[in-house]
Amino acid sequence: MFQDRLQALLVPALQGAFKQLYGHDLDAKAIGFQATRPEFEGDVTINVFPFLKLSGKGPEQTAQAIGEHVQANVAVVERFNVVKGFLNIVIADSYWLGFMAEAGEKDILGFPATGKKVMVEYASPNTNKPLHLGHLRNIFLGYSVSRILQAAGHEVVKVQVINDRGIHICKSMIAWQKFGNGETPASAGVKGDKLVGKYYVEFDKAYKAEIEALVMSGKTKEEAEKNAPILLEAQEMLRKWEANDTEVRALWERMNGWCYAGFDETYARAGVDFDKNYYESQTYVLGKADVLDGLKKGVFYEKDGAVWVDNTAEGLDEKVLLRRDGTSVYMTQDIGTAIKRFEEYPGLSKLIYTVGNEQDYHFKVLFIILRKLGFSWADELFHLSYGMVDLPSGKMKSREGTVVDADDIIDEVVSEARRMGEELSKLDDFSEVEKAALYEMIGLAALKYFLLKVDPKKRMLFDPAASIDLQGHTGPFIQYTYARIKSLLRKAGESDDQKISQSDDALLAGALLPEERTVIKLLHQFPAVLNEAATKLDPSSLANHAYELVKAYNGFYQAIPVMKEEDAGKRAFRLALSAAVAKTTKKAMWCLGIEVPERM
RNA sequence: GGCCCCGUAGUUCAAUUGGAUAGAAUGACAGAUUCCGGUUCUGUUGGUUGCAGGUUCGAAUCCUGCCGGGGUCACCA
Repeated sequence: MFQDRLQALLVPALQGAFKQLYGHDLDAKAIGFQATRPEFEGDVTINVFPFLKLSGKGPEQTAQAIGEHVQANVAVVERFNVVKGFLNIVIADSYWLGFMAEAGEKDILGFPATGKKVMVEYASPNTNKPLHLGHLRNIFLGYSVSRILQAAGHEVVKVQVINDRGIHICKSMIAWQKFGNGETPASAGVKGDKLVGKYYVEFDKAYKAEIEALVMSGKTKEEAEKNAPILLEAQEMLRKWEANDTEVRALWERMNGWCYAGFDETYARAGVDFDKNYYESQTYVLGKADVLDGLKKGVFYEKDGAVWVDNTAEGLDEKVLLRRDGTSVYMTQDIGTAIKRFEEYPGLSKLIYTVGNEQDYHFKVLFIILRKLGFSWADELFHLSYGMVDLPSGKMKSREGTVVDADDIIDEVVSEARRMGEELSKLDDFSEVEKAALYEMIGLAALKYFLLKVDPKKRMLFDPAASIDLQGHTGPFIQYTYARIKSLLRKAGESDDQKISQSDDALLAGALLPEERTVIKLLHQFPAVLNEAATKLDPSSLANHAYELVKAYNGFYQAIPVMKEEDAGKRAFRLALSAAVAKTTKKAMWCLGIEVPERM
């Protein structure tokens, strides 16, 4: 359990108090801290209900006794009140000021290196279709989790698996051969992935037309679907590919190359990258030996000439791992790829798969199999499962042309950011290039924040209109607050490394204002929030905290003068507070893969 | 049908993992600027947490059963 610096102070004190009062040891984990609700006085609240069995007293009595004890013995405990079983503790200003002083002196946002290496897999596209909105959720989520783990002190290896082989690629290839007339991305003036995707659609059209013709000529639908000439050609092409046919391989490499160039463009624009790519054309041969090894060890069994695993004891089913003809299935290569990764990266302590929740079952089975094969790291595998992105019109379906293209949606949010920006026109001294970069930053912030603020596990609704909002609970709102603070600091002529010193008499003389306290408490919470995000592999809590912080800051900013404050000590303190909010906000947004502008 | 996930203000999402009177945003309406950035702030409005039981000091959260939505159940990937 993560303890922030205040809890680290209070836990031993509470344990000591309990021991003295009731003669029992209190388990640190049983002490539930929560931020005091705004309607009560206090900063932290301790729920004493879990202690009642040990104290043998009623809730109020127990809370009162503990409260009195800690107030008398712990310096930072100023006073307390008891409401039912809730002990609300008021922490002294000196503690919060001390925290701010520490924040000015050292990097409280940085976590010490853990020495652990974590691999995060995300993106994982097919090379026959361009990226769409669902990929964007995947990409932003995977990238953000990588950043969060990095911020938490881990070494992170970002990888993607590219599904570059199989019948679907051959469909695009056949269609291009038949209808392409030698068209290239350059000649057509489109991104490579779009061109390849276009021929995948062309294939489908031609295929359907052929089926219809066959049905007209008296074939059953089923026969027609199996025997349409263009499908047979694609299957033949796959066989040639597997036989290493030079011509087919050359075409395959050429068209995949187009696709990669297109993906890279989108990745660069989305601000994500990878340390290593895995290609299924290489990994699909993996795993076979491992399965045969498992068969020898009796982990798997043979039936009808195929190799099976029996997971009925785990409440799952039986599953084929090698076909009767000895060839692999999807599961086989995933087994092999996982093993290969741990070989390639010695000391890897965790492997995270960012893959949609429609594959929950697949990963459950995969992890069980690897455990059965006896790999010590099998317990460190994690399926970062996320829900589908729905549209207001319903589910995205490629067949019905309702998929939202990744590049299109990015274009849309960026041009909306431009429209809003020009309307306000505060950037007259910006060059066109600077403006373009800024609108790109704002548009992407809107999109990323929109997709990341929701609990990844949950299916979510993508409302295009709401995703380009710049107000309310959005990325641009956070960016705006950041830019505003930076403007304030520029005017004050101070760096963002504002420092305050605890010994500053002027500070300690005056009590903290409630708005200041609220902001400080949120800053104080940040390391715990980051830690939680890293543990749960969930950026949404961090996204929400960043919003709460800037919202609280805006409240402070509105109500309390900073530059206008005449007392130099107070002014310095408020500038330092502002600087700390900027720094923390920037870090939080960095963890989400979102940039913040100095001006906007 | 078996298994898995989800049902929370009109809408989109939260809820410190079993804690106090379930909170934000958005929408609508009403306000605030001798001010450091009004892309701001304050307020009003809005809930039988799908339904019914159960567990206990306490349930949106855990258990059971219904209802509704989605996913998944190939010798496909």
